[in-house]
Amino acid sequence: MESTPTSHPPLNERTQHLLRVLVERYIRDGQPVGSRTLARDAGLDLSPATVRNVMADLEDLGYLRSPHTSAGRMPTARGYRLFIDALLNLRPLDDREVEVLRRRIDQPAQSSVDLARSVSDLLSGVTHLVGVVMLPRRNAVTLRHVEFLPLSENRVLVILVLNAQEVQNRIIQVRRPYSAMELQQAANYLNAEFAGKDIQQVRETLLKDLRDARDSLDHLMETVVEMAEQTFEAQPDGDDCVVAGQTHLMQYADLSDLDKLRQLFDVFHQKRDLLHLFDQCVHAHGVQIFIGEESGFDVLEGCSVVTAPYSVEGQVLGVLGVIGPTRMAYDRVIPVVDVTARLLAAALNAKSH
Amino acid sequence: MESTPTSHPPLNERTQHLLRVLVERYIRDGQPVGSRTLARDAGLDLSPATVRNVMADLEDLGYLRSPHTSAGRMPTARGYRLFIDALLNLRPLDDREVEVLRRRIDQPAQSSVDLARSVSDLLSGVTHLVGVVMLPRRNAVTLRHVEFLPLSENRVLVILVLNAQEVQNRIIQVRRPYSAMELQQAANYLNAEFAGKDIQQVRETLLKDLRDARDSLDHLMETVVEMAEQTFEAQPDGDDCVVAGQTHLMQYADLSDLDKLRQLFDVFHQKRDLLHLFDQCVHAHGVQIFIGEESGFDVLEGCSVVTAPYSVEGQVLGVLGVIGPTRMAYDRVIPVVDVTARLLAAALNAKSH
DNA sequence: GTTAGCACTCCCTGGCATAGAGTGCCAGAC
DNA sequence: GTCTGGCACTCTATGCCAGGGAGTGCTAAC
Repeated sequence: MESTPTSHPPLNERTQHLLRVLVERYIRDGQPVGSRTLARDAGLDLSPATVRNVMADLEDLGYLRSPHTSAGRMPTARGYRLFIDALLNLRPLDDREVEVLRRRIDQPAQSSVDLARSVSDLLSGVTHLVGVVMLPRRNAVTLRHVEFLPLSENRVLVILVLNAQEVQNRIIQVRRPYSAMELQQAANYLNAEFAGKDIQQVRETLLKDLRDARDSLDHLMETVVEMAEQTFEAQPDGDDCVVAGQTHLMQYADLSDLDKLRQLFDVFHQKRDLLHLFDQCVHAHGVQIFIGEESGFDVLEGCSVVTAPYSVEGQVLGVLGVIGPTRMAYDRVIPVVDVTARLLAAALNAKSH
Repeated sequence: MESTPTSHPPLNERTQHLLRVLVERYIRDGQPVGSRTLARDAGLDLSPATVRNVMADLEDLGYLRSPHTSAGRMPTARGYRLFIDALLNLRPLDDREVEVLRRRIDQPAQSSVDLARSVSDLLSGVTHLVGVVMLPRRNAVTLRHVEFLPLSENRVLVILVLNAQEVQNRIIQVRRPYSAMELQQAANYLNAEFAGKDIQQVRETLLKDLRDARDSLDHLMETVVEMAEQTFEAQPDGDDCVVAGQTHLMQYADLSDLDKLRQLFDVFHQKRDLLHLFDQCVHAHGVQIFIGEESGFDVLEGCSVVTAPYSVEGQVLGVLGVIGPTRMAYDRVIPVVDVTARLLAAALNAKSH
């Protein structure tokens, strides 16, 4: 687990304990916690007055705040930070629970998008939060096979098999009609020459070399060039972030402001900002947590984001995580996100062999 | 435009006019309309007292209701029904607007799901309501081309090209490893024999005939059978309903009840109920409207559904529409849904030739 | 048939008092 | 020095009540 470094002055044992209990309590029922309640919950045989003094100190240090004078106290972002970094007792999943997750993740999927969808569904289902899976970044893609099928006069269906199991279809418009035979030959040529190569490389090599030699091309090669140009065009990455379970957010009274909620939903819909946020977590070494404004998005005020990258053979493929109210059950959510990332990595690893 | 037949006693001209103005007003600002306001709006030089009498009659007839004694009146479902069936002045789209829609719809799409997604986005964008597009029902599917690619030991990628432009990928597990050559031959055989046939037929013919003759099969045919069995298995229809713009619902104060909203979102997410509802509209002859409870779903209380089927060459392919608060701007929404259905039909028609 | 007038109902708002929860601080106990 | 009980204080939430506003229904007159 990795966290934004934040300096915390040393707190004595008792103060830490009280902070922990307060945060736990607040996470449980969302109400500001008063000194009497905390004194009872803490199990320390302290009077409310004593607890009040401690709470006042914690407020001075910026860990707690009061919505108004005569209310109890609740954690600030800084308070959550300390809680998570130093006070949290994780409740790791037991074997049975891991097994359930593994089964769901190991189910065969048609494409990485399907897989991502299924995993984000899983995340949101288990945590009752919003699940997010960012898809493998497509920077190292190996061409496995290419196929052309004539659809009509000048429309050709291109089928690309990439990496272990990713299939892409795309329809391209061509300048003149090609026969099935011509297309077949072009595909054969491309497969023979470039299968197993990195697609970025293919794009460069092929287009440069062949374009330069365009004058001297024979018929086959002309076909190859026209096809390849469009086939290996840099592709817009498209929808590479899958979100699930957004409705869960509606349960939390903290976010009951309709307008705020709408803005959140819009963020999930656009995905652009979300991608940016998750991008930052690609190189984290494990679970990473943003609390409220820490993420840098005003919209996410009152929300926390828990992410973990998943990687195969040391190469980070993507990031997954959940988003929910700041007072989420970190002790469960963190293990779930962590384990899910590992299981997804394992599943992808198995498939690539 | 077609509507559930509802018997309406004849109303005199003036009463109808007042009802219309009242509904229009209520649609505009969502507040119960009082006699004074209505008298002013109607432009009939009537006193509020007279209007009150008319309103009382309309209430007796079940067209209006009052949230409480001293509030104005608002339309009941029955009131909306009459309004839509007999009083509504449609505001048809002008050519420029139609052209904008056409451009969006005619954009090339990779698959029918993509197209549906784009169209429901369009619907929701234009109307500020929730857009829904039900996909073509997959009862008449023509096999165009099939292709097998070996992925690993015993996993084979199947690519099916169906109809004009639909491509399906699927990975199947096979009993023993097949060489690229074997798969190629099997595909060649299937394409030669079955391309252009209905897939349902293919399934039946092929599996029955060949299974019966299993004993006497040569090597090629064994391959064909194993491949075909899994390839042409009856497929789960999957996600055949696309919803967009759900967040729009949050703007309407009528639906500001968080819990109600959540239920609605759940309906959109599950889609099952939605499919059922839209299914009922397949054989309507144009725009069809469900007001509030008319749809038969309690969740849709307070919501109206406006649908239209779209068809190619007389065959209904699917249904599209919008869902929003009962007080939606029917005069605009109905033409939009109608035109969109026609444009989508036209687009599909063009592509199939 | 239409209208003015009037009594009536209901909602909404603001003011006010009260009860409850919680704090801060101080003085005294350990 | 640390902890605690006590106490005054603050702020919220609730209920109650009165007044204003919007709108209705009814009746009697035009």
